[in-house]
Amino acid sequence: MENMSMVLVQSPIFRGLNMEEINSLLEQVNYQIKKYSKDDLIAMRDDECNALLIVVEGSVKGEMLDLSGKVIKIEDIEAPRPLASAFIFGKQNRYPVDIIANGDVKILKIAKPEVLHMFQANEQVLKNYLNAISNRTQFLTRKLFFLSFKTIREKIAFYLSELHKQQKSEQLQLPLPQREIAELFGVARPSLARGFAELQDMGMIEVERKLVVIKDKRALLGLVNQ
Amino acid sequence: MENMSMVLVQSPIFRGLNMEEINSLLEQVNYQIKKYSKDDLIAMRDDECNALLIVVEGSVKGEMLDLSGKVIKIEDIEAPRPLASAFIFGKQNRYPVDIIANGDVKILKIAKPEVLHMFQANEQVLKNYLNAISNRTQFLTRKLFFLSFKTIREKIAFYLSELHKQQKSEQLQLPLPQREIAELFGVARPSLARGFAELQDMGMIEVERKLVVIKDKRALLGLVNQ
DNA sequence: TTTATTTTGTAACATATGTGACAAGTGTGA
DNA sequence: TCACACTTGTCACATATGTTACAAAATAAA
Repeated sequence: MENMSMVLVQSPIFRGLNMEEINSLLEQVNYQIKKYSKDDLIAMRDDECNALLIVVEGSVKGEMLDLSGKVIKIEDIEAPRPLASAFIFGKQNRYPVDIIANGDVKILKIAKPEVLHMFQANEQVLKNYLNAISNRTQFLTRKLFFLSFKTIREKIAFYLSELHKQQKSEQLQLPLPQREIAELFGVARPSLARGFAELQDMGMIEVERKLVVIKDKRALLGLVNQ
Repeated sequence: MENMSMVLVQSPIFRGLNMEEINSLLEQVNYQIKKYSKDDLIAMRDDECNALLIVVEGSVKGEMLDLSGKVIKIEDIEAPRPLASAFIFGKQNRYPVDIIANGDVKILKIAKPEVLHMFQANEQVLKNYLNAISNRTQFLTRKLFFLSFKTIREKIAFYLSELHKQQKSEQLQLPLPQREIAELFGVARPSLARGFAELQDMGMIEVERKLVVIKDKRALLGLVNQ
């Protein structure tokens, strides 16, 4: 038990609370601890989702969305993260995906009315939850924005412009190998390489392995903004 | 003033409250009413977003996401809907888009700490907000799910399977002309027609203008589930 | 009915991307 | 040092989709 609040301190939902506060909160609400073994089905796609689930031990996998929008891909959710937080509320509160245990897993389950009670009892928990779900929305919005770029060249231009903001230099260091960037983009690796080569031919960038130099920032950004 | 609570009764955020309750809530918090004229810029992309904005009169436009993932398209937000609710909280609370007045507009502005105060004061408002933001997430998740279908045939298969759920028949009536479906999918209209023709050649469906008959449901759903 | 407009089917062709393969370059550990 | 694995650049070819165009069918308007 004390063990659990130790884990929950790390959870996005309970961030900023100390162990005492967490314990006192948990005393006020009804909750369950559920145990699963490897490959157990924790929740099925289209199951109703009436409770907040937080992985307190082990990890689970569910299909989630990667940057390329491939939904089939699996995302691991490890302790102490919450599951599908956006789907407790909302009209159609059903899981969008299957959730499966990666190994031995313990899950903290708090029913929806109890969650609301927690929100009223502790503003920090409410704030944390709002942050979590808002971040998710922003994440999805960004994914969709990214997917709105139709061609590989546009995707590269956007990606480089983001790197440019971060690294504040015309000389960009690619943080990932092409293979992973291609996966991120949801395109084939040789196609990505071709895209880089084309942008180079157009005089917008110069590429040398992981080093990319922006030669014509205006033209590059032009690709992104339309 | 009483006028405003009359409008707000209709707002997703204040749904389920009567005018008295709304007025009493508004007395407890600080808020502002801001007025704008046609084409005024209400919020700029990347502006910080520290307040809940609710359109109480008129309508505004902002770029939002359509089913095809095209972000450039404009969505109108009319009274009494809230603006960019997901972006008040979250790490990077900046507007994802420009927001522009369509005409004379009045906007109710409640600062973030005041919003939290409202949530604590009235559980219904909190529930409403959670619902609104959760619905948004689900909307985006569905969009992304749709975009995860790479080929036009897969998109059609998914679209038809949704229609099949709704219409509960093997004989489907397309509710939109091809042109609009193509726009929805983000593909060219002749390409969509070709997609239908290919599915017909494969023996999965039979198409006759707006009437689509499912001939091989198993195969059709097979396209969707992988 | 006649006329105009929209919708649909289809074609030829251009372009973008995927696929599979291979070689050269780079880094790592034995 | 060598051997191995990984990364990158590049190619030829297949496939998917966009573009443009046109005609037939359906629908709406006169």
